[in-house]
Amino acid sequence: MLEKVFDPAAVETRISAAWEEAQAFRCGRPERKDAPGFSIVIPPPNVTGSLHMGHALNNTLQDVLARYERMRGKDVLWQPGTDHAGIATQMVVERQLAQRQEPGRREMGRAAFIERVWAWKEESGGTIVNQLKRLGASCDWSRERFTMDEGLSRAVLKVFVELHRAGLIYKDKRLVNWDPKLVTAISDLEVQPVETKGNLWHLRYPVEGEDGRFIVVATTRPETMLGDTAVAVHPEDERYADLVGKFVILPLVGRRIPIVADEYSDPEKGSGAVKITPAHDFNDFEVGRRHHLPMINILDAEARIDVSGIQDDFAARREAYVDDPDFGGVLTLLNGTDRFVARKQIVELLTNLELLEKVEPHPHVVPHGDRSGVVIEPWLTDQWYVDAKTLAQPALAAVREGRTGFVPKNWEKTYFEWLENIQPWCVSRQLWWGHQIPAWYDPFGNVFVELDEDRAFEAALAKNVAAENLTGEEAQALIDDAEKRAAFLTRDEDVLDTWFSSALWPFSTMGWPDETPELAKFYPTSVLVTGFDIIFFWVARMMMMGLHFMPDVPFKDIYIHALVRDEKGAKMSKSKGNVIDPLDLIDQYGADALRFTLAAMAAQGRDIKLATSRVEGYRNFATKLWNAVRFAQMNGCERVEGFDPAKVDGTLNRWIIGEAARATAELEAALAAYRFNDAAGAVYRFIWNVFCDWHLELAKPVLAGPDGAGKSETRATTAFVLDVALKLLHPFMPFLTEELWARTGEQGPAREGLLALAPWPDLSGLEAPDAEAEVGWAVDLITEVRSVRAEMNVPAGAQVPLVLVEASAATQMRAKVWDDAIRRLARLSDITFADAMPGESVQMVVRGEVAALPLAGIVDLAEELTRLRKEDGKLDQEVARIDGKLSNASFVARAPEEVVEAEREKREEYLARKAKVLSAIAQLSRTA
RNA sequence: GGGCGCGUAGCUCAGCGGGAGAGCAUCACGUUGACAUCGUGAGGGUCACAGGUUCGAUCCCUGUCGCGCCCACCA
Repeated sequence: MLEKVFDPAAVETRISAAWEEAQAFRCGRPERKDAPGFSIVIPPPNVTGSLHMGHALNNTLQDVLARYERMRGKDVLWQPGTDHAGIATQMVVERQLAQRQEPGRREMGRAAFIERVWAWKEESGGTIVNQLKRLGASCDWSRERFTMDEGLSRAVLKVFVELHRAGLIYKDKRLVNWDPKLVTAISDLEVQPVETKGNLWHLRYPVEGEDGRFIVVATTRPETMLGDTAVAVHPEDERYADLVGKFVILPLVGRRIPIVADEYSDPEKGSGAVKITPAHDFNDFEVGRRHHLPMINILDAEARIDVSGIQDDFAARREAYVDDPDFGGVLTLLNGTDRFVARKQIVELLTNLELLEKVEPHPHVVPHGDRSGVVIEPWLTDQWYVDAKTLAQPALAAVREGRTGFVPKNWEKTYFEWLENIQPWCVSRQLWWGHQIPAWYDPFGNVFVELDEDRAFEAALAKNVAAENLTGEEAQALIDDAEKRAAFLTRDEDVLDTWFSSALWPFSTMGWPDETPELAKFYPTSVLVTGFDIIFFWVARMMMMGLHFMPDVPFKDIYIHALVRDEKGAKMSKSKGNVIDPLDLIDQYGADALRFTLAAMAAQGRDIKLATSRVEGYRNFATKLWNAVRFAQMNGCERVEGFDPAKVDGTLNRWIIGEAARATAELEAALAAYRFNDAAGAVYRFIWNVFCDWHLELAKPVLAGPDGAGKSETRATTAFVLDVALKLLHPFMPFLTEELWARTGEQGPAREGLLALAPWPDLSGLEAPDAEAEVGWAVDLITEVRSVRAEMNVPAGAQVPLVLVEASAATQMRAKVWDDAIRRLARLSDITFADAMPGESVQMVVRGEVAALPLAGIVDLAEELTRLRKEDGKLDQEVARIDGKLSNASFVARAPEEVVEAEREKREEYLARKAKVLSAIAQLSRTA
C-alpha cells in the first residue's frame, strides 16, 4: 500500500540509481540497435557553472523529447558534456588563487597554472552534471564529453589547420575589441553596449598659419586626441570648405595634421568636424585607410597612456611636428596614467590653454566587456580571424532551403540578418586556459600552422632550406640538438575562443574526425533545444562548422525557447548575480513539480517569469496522481495479463479508454509541434479533470459493489488506464511515474522493466462517441444539480429527490444504469420519472430535457423565481444576439453555411430552453 | 538609428477570425469509504487605446501609448 503522499526527496535518489543501474539512457542498447535514431546534443554548460533556471528549462524540454522518443522505441542519444569556458574558468581559478593568497597566474607560469585549472576542474567541475542528474536529465552519461578532452581537442586542431589551409583562417593586424582588464582580445559578440552618461567636449584645434582661427571638434574621448592624425569634415559642408587641404596643429603634441574631406563626417553631429584617431576607433580606422593616415597607438594593453608610439612617430616623421612633442613635458606627465585619469588631465590642460570651447552632457552607448565589465578599447593588434562571411553562405542556404528550420519560425529572420552582415570572427584570446593555437613561428618571420610541433618543425626546415635561410648543415644541427630545436620554433601563445570548440560540438562529441558509428547514425541530430541568447554565439557557428566539415547540417530542427528572466524582466546571468536557484525549488517541491511547471510555461515566443505558486500547484498534481493510484490499489485495480482495451464492454470503461486515446493523440500532436505547454496541459487535464474527477468517481459504486464481470472489467480497465497515464506523464514527471510504475508492478503480472524504457501507448481507434454521449449526460446532470443546489442554498448534507420530466427512453435507461453514481455525486435521495413538472420544484435543463428538484419547504420559492427570471433574461440576450446575426443579410450570404446553420441550431436550443423556463415560472407563480 | 516581442480575471500566464480560458488568490459550502498538497460551487475581464479590413476582430492591418529584448560607428 502506498503512503499517503509522494516523498520526492526519498524517491528521486533511488529512481536515479535504478536508471543508472539499468543503463537505461545509453544509446545503442542491444534491443534498439536497429531502431531509428533520435539525437540531441546538450548545450554544454560551463564547467564552472551551477544549475540555474535557464538550464532547468532547457534541459527539461530536451528531456521531455528524449524520454518521449525513447518510449516511442527510438534509439536515443542525448549527448551530455560541459564547456571549458575559457575566460570564465580562468577567472574563477585566478580568483581562488587570490583568495588563498597564493601566487598569481603569471608568477606560477603557464604550465603550472593550466595544471591548476585542471585540478580545479577535477574537483569542482562535476557540480553542474550532478545537478542535471537531479533534474532527471536522461542523457547518455557514459558518453559525457568536455571541450578540452583529448578527442575534442584533436578535432579543434584539425579544424583550425584545415580552415587555415583553405584560407578561411588567417592572421591580421587590425583593430580589435580589447579588454584592458582581462588583457585579451574579445569578439564582437562579447561586447555589451552600456548606456552611459558621458560628456561631449568641444576642442579647438588651431589652424596652421591662420592666427586665431580654430576648427572645433567634438569628442566623447578627449584623451584620444594624442593619437589624432587628421580632422575630417564632410565634402559638402560649406562651413569648412576652405579648410580642406589645410592643416591644424594638434594641441599639446604639436603634430601637423591635415583637414580632410570624408563622407564619414556627419554635419549634423557635434560641430560637423570630427577628429580622426585611426588607432583607437573603428570608423576612424577606415577613414585613416582611405586617406593613408598614420596610425599612432597611445595606449598600452591595460589602457594606460603610452607615449612611445608618439615618440616613434616623431622620430620617423620629424617634419610632421612643429616642435618636439614633449617640449612642454606634457607627454612625460601623462605617460603611464590610466585612460580616465588622462582624460581629466587633458581636459584640464586644454582648458588652461583656452582650447576647450564647451562641454555638454552627452548620454551615449559605450561598449563594455561582458565578462570584465570594463570599457572596451579598439586596439591595434595581430589576431587570428575566421572568414565567417564565406562560412556563413552555406549556413544561410541551409535554413533558406528548409534543411534546418527554426521553431518558432520568426527566429530565422534574426539568424539571417546576423549572418548576412557577419564580420570576421576574431578567435584568438590572450589567455592560457583553452586550446592553444597550433601555429609556430621561426626566426625568419614565417608561421607554420600544423597539427603538432613535429610537423611544424619539418615544414619550417623544408621552407627555410628552400629559401636558403638555412644551410643543410644548420638544418641538421637543429634536428640533432633538442635545445636548439626547441629555441628555433616558438608556439603562438594565444588560445582559441571557447566558442570555437563549441561550434564543433555536434560532431566532435561523436568522435569526429574518425568515422564512428555514432556519426553515421546520429548526425545530423534531430533537434537542438536552446535559448535565443546564443543563436549567434553558438547556433550559427555550429551551422557553419557542421556544413563545412561534415558536410551536412548539424540539426534538422532548432527549437528556441524563452529565457527565464528575473522578476524585473532582466536576463539572469552569473555576473549579475540575479539567478534563482532551481535546486531550492527541487528541494522544496521535487524535481517533477519544477519540470512540469517549466514545460507548462514554455509557450512559444514569450519569456518566463516563474511563479512559485505554479510549482506548488504541480506538486499538488503529483500528489493527486499518487493518491489516485493509491485508491486504485485499495480497490483491487490490478493489471490483467493480456488485457485488450478494444474488447471492453462497459460504457464507463469504453469511455475512459476513449478519453485516454484522445489525450494521447493530443499530446502527440503537441509534442510534434514542440508545443510543450499544450502537451503538459493535455496530460494534466486528462489525469486530474477526466480520470480522477469523473472516471474514479463514477467507478466507485461499481468498485464498491458486488463482485462480477462488470467489476473485474472496471478494475482491469482502471489499472490499464493508469498505466497509460503514467506513460503519458513520464516525459514530464519521470521520478513520480517511475516510482508508481514500480509500485503498481508489485501486484498483477510482472513488469517487463523500467517505465523509462516502456513502450508508448497505442490507443488509436479506441475513441467511443456513444460512450461519451452517455457518460457526458451523467456528468452534465451531476454538474447541473450541484450548481443548482449551491445556488439555492440546499444544505450540502441534505439528500433531495430528483425528478426527470418527460424523459426519453434512452434517458430513463441511463438514469437507471447510473443511478448509484449520480445519487452519490449529486447527493440525491432518489431519481424518479414524471410526465409533468412537479409542483414547488426547482427546474433545470440537461441536454434538452427537464429535470426537477422538488424542494418544497427546503428552499424559498421566490428565490427560485428570481433565478428562473435571471436565466430567462440571459436566454433572451442570447437569442437576441443570434437574431441580430441572422437578420443581417450579409452574414447569411457570406458566412460559411455551417456557421450559419450552427447559429440557427443554437437559436432553436435557446428557445426550447426558454419555453421550459417560462412554463416553470408560470407554474411557480400559480403556487406562490 | 535598425529589428523583434509583449500589454487578456487581483497575480503568473494560455488562447488568437465565429458565444473569453487555466493555475494561484478571493468568497460560500463540505470530516461523501484515494487525496484538506482535497472536494463542490461562485464571483471576477470595454482581451492597452484609436482607426481600418471583414458578414463577423481579443485574434488580421495601420497608428498611438506603455514595457522588454536584440543589433548598430563611444563626434
